[in-house]
Amino acid sequence: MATQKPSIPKGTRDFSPIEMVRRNYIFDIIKNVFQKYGYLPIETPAMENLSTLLGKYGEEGDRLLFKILNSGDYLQKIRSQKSEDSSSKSIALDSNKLAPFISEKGLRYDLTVPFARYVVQHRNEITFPFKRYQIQPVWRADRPQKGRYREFFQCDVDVIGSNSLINEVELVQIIDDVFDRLGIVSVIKINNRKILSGIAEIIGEADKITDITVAIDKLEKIGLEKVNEELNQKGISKKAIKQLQPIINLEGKLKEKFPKLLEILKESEIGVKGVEETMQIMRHLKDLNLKSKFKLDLTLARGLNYYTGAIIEVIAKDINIGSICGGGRYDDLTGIFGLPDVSGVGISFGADRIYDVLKELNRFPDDTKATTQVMFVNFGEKEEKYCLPLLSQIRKAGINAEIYPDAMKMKKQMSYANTKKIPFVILIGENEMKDNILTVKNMNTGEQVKILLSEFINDFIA
RNA sequence: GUGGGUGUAGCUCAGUCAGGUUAGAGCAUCGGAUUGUGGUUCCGAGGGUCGUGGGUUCGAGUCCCAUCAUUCACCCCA
Repeated sequence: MATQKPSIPKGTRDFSPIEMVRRNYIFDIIKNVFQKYGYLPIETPAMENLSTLLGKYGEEGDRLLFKILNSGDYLQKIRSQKSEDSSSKSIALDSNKLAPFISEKGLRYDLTVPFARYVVQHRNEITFPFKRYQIQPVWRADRPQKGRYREFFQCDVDVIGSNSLINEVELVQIIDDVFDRLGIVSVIKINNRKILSGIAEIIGEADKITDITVAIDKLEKIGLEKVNEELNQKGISKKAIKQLQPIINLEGKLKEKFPKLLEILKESEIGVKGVEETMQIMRHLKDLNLKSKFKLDLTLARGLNYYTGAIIEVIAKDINIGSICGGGRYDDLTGIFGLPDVSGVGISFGADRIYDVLKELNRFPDDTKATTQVMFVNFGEKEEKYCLPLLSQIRKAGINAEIYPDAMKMKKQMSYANTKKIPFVILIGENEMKDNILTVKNMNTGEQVKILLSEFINDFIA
């Protein structure tokens, strides 16, 4: 049989031990913070019914869904369609039309929509407000590039069944807490969909809100001129674009921004509401002495179209890798699954991008604790038998320890310990067995001592 | 979906512009110097359909075409 070159799909990655230790470091911090704020974990399946996923992420999102081919004879439905519908030929040739016939399941695109589905399905077991966190991979059929993968992990925290803005405040605290512990200096950008709706309303283009927000979202990246160009292209009137200018250029401190905004949006009920909400959130945040900077950013839009209130996005200062955390309030995500009037708010940490940031900043701590601390050299059968009980005692004392499984040459065993960065090697041969003593080699200093097992354990723990 | 870059040893790459014996280096691996001592040093070994297919040529890793993979950017997004 011809051998094949091993490979994995593009945009996916293997994680080797060093990487896993570091990834777990990130996950552990995030998990601890989540739990500290009273959130509990859930998990949902990697695949969902396509009907659960489709239409929740906008047109672009639908395109980026990984679809799973039906099992068995997946063309059967097309054939039976043929007998009653003469247009079946066109179905077979049109991917979009064909898809629903041959695929009913898809890989989840994010954790929020499956969560909404979960909440509706389990509504009778859940006490509201329901605070959950969820750390799992998601998949997007995107073209991979820097900081963008087709399989990546999201760490979601959401609270559903409460309208209080305290929740928004708490989520910002969580962001601050997590990035502080990870040693990442972050900037938290806050906006509100209601403000954006208000703006669209005021300039008389309420129905074009998506186009408007998508365009001004790019302000920082492509500049004002290009934004206006894109707005024009999307069919926004010249007059509206002109009206928009002072709004997206709004300068000054929060204290000055808010009155100006209120003045501009006073004719729009929803806009005013958005400003008031944001003011309230900001007022709370001011009292909390956060380490991160937070700011009102009217150009922040976020692509997902289920957001209805506050929207939040976090970027790492000095590292250009896109957002490392984002989220917002969604008032009616559960409505589509038959549970209306339940509002939720949540954020999602992008673990993979956080990893990339920490790596670039060289901010990972020494990870020696997670690996083996003591290794026994294996001299042969008799020595093995003698060492195994000692090994157990060391492990019982809470020390990570192992014995080299084969009686290989010393050189081989020592280099194994060396590459695994094991700090202590214990040698027990005939002499040591006779004297009931250990020879312990410190691999960092090269120093070697003879010592009793009990002494070694005591020294180690102290 | 659109545009650019790159494919040579397990990994990082040189060699490609100007075609010419047997395609190189570093790192990694394995063996030895050293039969109870790693990380340093020295010696040695294994490892290549030069992404794939076709073309030009006396001759192609090198030039041409196609194709695949990968990567960066756009769209969009964590």
